[in-house]
Amino acid sequence: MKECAIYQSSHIIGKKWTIEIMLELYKGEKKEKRFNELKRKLGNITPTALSTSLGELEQEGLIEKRIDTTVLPGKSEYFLTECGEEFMQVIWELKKWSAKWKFKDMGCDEALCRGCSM
Amino acid sequence: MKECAIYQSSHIIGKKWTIEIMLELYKGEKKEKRFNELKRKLGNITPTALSTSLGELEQEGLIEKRIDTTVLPGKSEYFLTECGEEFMQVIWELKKWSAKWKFKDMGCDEALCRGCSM
DNA sequence: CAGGATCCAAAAGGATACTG
DNA sequence: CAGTATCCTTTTGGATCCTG
Repeated sequence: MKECAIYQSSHIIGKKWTIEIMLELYKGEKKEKRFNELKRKLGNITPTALSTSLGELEQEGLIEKRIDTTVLPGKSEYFLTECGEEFMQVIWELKKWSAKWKFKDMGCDEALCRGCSM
Repeated sequence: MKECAIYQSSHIIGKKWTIEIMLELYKGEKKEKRFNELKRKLGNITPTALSTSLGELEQEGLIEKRIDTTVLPGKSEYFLTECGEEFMQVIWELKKWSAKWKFKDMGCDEALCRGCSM
């Protein structure tokens, strides 16, 4: 049972900051986001926590980092990979379930999307 | 963002034992499973861990416990609620994603279902 | 049989300060 | 700007033993 595909991935979604970072990277027109931009948006995440989490997500292949070394100080940019984009399906499914069972089908703007504009 | 439905539920799926217990309860004809039956199937889970996890899942409404007090020692039985059954959709979605991106679409019997007979 | 109590080791999470 | 390094507190997980 432990060799089943699901055990390779279940730890990702439950990890602290994973969902928030993924949602943040998913949002908006501009796909690339900067380190401090994410930090600001995520409220009071410490740089350590953000750095760690971004590193893990990169390891898992969900996001990618691109560093522009032609400028100083070097700009780093993070964005979802295709793998990461498809991972959002899992998040939506969880969200759907949550809205139904935890919020009793309040409706999207009341429950699904309240405050996170999605 | 923190008020969004998804944050009420993301911790559940990532928790240790959640997926394994849910899969175990989902399997087979007989829906009700006993404490020691689960313990056996889950390998070397300690009674403490199993008890804790079952308690949390019950709190979340995913499973239910029924105790038959007419016999001694009292038989306890666990089974998925409707809410729990629907939660499986999230697990399948995660599994699908994992099979595709972590196992490169090996196919169900090779990746999705290897060892867990699902 | 179905757990509860206790104790311990390990890991996660956070605060603060510092650097190329 | 984009992180590291260090330290500390809290949480989690597991082992072992006990009981109605």
